[in-house]
Amino acid sequence: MSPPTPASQDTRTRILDAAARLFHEQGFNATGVSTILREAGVNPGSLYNLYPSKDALLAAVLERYTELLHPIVMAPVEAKASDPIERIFALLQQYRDWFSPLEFRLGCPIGNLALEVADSHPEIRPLIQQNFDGWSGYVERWLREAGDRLPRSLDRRQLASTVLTVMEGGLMQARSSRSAAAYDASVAQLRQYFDLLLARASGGGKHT
Amino acid sequence: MSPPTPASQDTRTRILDAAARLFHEQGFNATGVSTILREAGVNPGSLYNLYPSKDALLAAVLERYTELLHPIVMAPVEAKASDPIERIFALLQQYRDWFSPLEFRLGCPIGNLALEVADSHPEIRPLIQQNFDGWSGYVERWLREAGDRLPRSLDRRQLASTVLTVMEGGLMQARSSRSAAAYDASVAQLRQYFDLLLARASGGGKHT
Amino acid sequence: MSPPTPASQDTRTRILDAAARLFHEQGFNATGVSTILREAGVNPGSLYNLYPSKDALLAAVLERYTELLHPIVMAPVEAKASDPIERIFALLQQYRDWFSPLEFRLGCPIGNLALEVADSHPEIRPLIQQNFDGWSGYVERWLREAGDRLPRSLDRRQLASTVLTVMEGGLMQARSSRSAAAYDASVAQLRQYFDLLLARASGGGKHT
Amino acid sequence: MSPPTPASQDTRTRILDAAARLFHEQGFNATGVSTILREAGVNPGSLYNLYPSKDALLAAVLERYTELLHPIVMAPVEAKASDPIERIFALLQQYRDWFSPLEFRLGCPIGNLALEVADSHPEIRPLIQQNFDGWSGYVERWLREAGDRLPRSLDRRQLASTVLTVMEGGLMQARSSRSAAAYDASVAQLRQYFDLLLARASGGGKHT
DNA sequence: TATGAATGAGGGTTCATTCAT
DNA sequence: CATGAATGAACCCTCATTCAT
Repeated sequence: MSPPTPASQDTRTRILDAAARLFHEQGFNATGVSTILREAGVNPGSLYNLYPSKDALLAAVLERYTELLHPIVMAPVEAKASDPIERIFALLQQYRDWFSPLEFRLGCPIGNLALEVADSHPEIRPLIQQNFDGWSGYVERWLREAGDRLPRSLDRRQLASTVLTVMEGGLMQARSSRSAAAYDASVAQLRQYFDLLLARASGGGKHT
Repeated sequence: MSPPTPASQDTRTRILDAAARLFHEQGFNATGVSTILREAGVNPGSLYNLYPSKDALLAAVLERYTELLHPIVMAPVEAKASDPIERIFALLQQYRDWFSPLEFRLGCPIGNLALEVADSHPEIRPLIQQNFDGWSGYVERWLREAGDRLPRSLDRRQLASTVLTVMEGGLMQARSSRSAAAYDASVAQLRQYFDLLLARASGGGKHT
Repeated sequence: MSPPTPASQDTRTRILDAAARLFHEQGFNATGVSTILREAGVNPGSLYNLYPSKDALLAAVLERYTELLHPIVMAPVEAKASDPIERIFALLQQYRDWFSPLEFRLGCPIGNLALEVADSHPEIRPLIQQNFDGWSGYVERWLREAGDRLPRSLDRRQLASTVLTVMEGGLMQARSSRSAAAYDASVAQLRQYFDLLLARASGGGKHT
Repeated sequence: MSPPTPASQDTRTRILDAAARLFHEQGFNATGVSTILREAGVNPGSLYNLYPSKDALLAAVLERYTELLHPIVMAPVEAKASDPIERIFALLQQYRDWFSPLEFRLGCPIGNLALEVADSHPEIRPLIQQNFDGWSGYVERWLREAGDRLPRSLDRRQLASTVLTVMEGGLMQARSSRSAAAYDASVAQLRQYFDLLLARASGGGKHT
């Protein structure tokens, strides 16, 4: 029996890797198909056999990001920290560790695409949303795991979304300044917010 | 009375208006110079008389955003709310009011460009930074005006940067979902943070 | 029987033919790429698949001239005259025969390019030099074949270069006057010089 | 009485100087009008007041070269050498002295234009011809002054034209090789020709 | 007369994609 | 399935020239 992954598997992977990398580094519009082909070592015909258009390739890249969300992004965080709230800050720290060596020249690959193509590519929007939902879904689950350590009245989903906001908004400013300062600032404020929430939940929890 | 504007003022304005609008609507790379020319009703030579390149035009657009920051963005907010902390939320509300009618199809014009060109256009980065600094500068000033209502130990500058983070990160998610929910969520969490900060400052202000 | 030429051979040839003809007729700078495309019946993309730039196309044209030097220029001369010295004048006559029907509207395609682009295109200069060297190389070989008919002390290489000088300088003046007179004049003087050289070699050939 | 040279005289001179220099350095087609304007420090309107077109400016440049032929080219030669035949080689030496320091990057300004525009600009051709005629006219006069030192049967006009041929053809090859060798070669052969002619005239002058 | 913005055709080149081999 | 030449619209920009001020 022949393996379920024919020769085109490699081609497909090389294309996806090259496209993901280039879209991340240069953006979608600034990346020419010919560049992807060159970097992937593939011919136009091959690419268009697998993906009917540059847009379809973008969709595949975003689906791949969804698949990689756990193994690449979340698993390391869960391995590093067991406390659910610490996982949140471990996640934010992980992005800092990824991009700080590059002086924040790159941003979040999903966030970049969100701003660049969400408008012009209606079919792509749901895939971006899927990534964002997956990401904040992990955070929301951790928040729920924190249980009573956080105020009962706290909207976990709102807060999870805010954690994503902090990551994306912080990274955007970090890229503009080529410095960690703004990212660190937003994370620090988020930490302070958590501290206040934790204090309020554990303390008398008087008013509210 | 003849106008004090030289002959090229109109052309310059028409170009800047069209370019700003199109860069906002479509992004920088997705906007062809020919589209700008058509919408501005201008010939290629005229544009290149005034701006030596598309990149220079982008720079001019960003400088214009800096000039418009106060009259368009901040003045209405300062007129609407006098309380410095309320001004922050009036500012965030103003963005909601602007983009909600468009179902959040557009994002922050500066933020979009930050993610699209910060990397590829080194000469543009400072101009984006200038806009971000100006924006959070207003917020920081308001926070200082709040004086003792906020904890003395609070880093006003960090928090100001976080307000920008909330706006940009919230708007990014709003665009992806074409809904206000994520934006509102982040703003609501920020409000809760402020409430806790205000309570802590007014309360005994015990530790730190 | 399928032809041994790959699919692009025809296109390549059509482009080269059109480019060579137009560069000859109009000069390099005065020839638009679009004109080449139209005359070759080819699309821009096709051209730029084969040649990365207009300059690269110019290089290819000059390499083609090098290849054609023998079959087009020298072989007919060698067929027409067997005496080495007569070959030189047959060569000069051949240029007269080529350009006289056009009233000397065109000049030497290499010479034209030499003066137009030698300065601005450093990578092209060697290719022009290669053509000149090839051309005068044939003449030099003929002069060597003439053996003792020419003075031993005569620098064959210098004289070969001078034959090229006569052709180029004569053609330049012929173009300016639209008449063969100046070309014929230079060739006639060259003939007289040869006559004197031949006489001197056969005669006493004493001094020098 | 106001002087006969109004303010535009300077403008006119600055334009002509800049145009002549740039046409010489870059060629006619490769020189943009805007470059001439910049280098001359002049506005488009001013230039087009004085010269109705780029072509007209070229014509003016060539007329200026005609005017300058004696003061710049021939007078120094006549001052340096009094023997008519030596004047010819002094003239050829002068070109060597001019262009050798530039490594023969530039060629004869007239010759360059002859090959570039003789074909496309019918109204320019006579002006080039005028320059060539003037140039070889001086040489022809010198040859006549040489009187009996040269064979009576020698066609002075033909030989004068050949001297120009040597200069132009030699300079063309010098530019291509960026070396004086080919120029020197042609001049050396011309010298040898003259030596033979002189010997023949002084000798018995028997046959022919 | 001087100024420099305006004109608009055309410059060389790249794009995403198709298709014959 | 792979190949890479072919397609042609669109890219950003420069050209020589005009004209309102």
